Amino acid sequence: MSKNISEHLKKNGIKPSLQRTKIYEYLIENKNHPTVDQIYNDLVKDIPTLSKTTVYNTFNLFMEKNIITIITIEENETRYDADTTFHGHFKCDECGEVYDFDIDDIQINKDILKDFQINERHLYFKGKCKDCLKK
Amino acid sequence: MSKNISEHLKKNGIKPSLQRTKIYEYLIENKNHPTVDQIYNDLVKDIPTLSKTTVYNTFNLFMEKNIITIITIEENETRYDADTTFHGHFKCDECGEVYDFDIDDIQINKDILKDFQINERHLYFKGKCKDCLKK
DNA sequence: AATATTAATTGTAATCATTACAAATTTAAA
DNA sequence: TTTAAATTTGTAATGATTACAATTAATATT
Ligand SMILES: [Mn+2]
Ligand SMILES: [Mn+2]
Ligand SMILES: [Zn+2]
Ligand SMILES: [Zn+2]
Repeated sequence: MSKNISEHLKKNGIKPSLQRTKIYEYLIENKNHPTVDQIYNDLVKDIPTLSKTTVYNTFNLFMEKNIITIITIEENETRYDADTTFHGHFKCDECGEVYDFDIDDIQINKDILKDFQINERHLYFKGKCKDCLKK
Repeated sequence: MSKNISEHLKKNGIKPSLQRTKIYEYLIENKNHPTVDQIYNDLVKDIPTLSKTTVYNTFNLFMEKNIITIITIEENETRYDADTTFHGHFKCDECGEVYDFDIDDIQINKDILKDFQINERHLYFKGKCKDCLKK
């Protein structure tokens, strides 16, 4: 498991240090789109010397190397996702959970973006999740 | 023109002060999705006493009353839009311009969001605009 | 292996957008 | 006009992110 992660980092030009490996592993295993604080607070239990700066540095490096994507649903909270395939996010206003969903197709008016080069696409919804609606 | 704006604010339960009217008018006339700084710097020419806090307060009020939407494409820059109909945004990495585009249809896997209540939908693209590609 | 070089991590301070808050001003009510 | 309520303003506080220099770890050279 950890072997795969090292290999994947190497393949993308990232030297797999302990911190980088653990951070990436966390993203792969917990598909909950964590914030820097969440991941720091969880990983510092494993790596007591961990610095929040390292988490920021590592995310910025992962972004440069395009192995993660950034999720900016709320103005004040940045989340990260190891799933770089195109998919949508639903954030529940009540519990704060961020769910993934599959996108089959998006049809837009091509006239406006004719001759534009599209590099990234992001789709997200907000509302109340099933569990929170039950209450 | 300004009459329409006052009426529209009143209709949505907002007392149309000078500041609020000018800010909303700006959003209507300049469809460039301004940041707080942009709008403050432009409007302070007209209203020399204007405070940036007022711009923040006003946007928050407009948000509560649902007459504007917030655009969070970049982590560090919040933009605002007086067009509350569902439409997409394209941000050019090069010049920073934010373009609108029409969305005809979005097809998603309904299984996952079954029984979820969707209140907001946001779609944005990033890349290079036609003008910047020419260079 | 020991030493020198380079890269990664860490802690602290700086930055910047946004909010909190209280004082000043404006508007509406009595 | 006097009083009360709402709005605006300026300044201070907050919080997330970055800058930067020092420390530690990894790699290369002798
Ligand atoms: Mn995701
Ligand atoms: Mn728009
Ligand atoms: Zn929920
Ligand atoms: Zn451009």
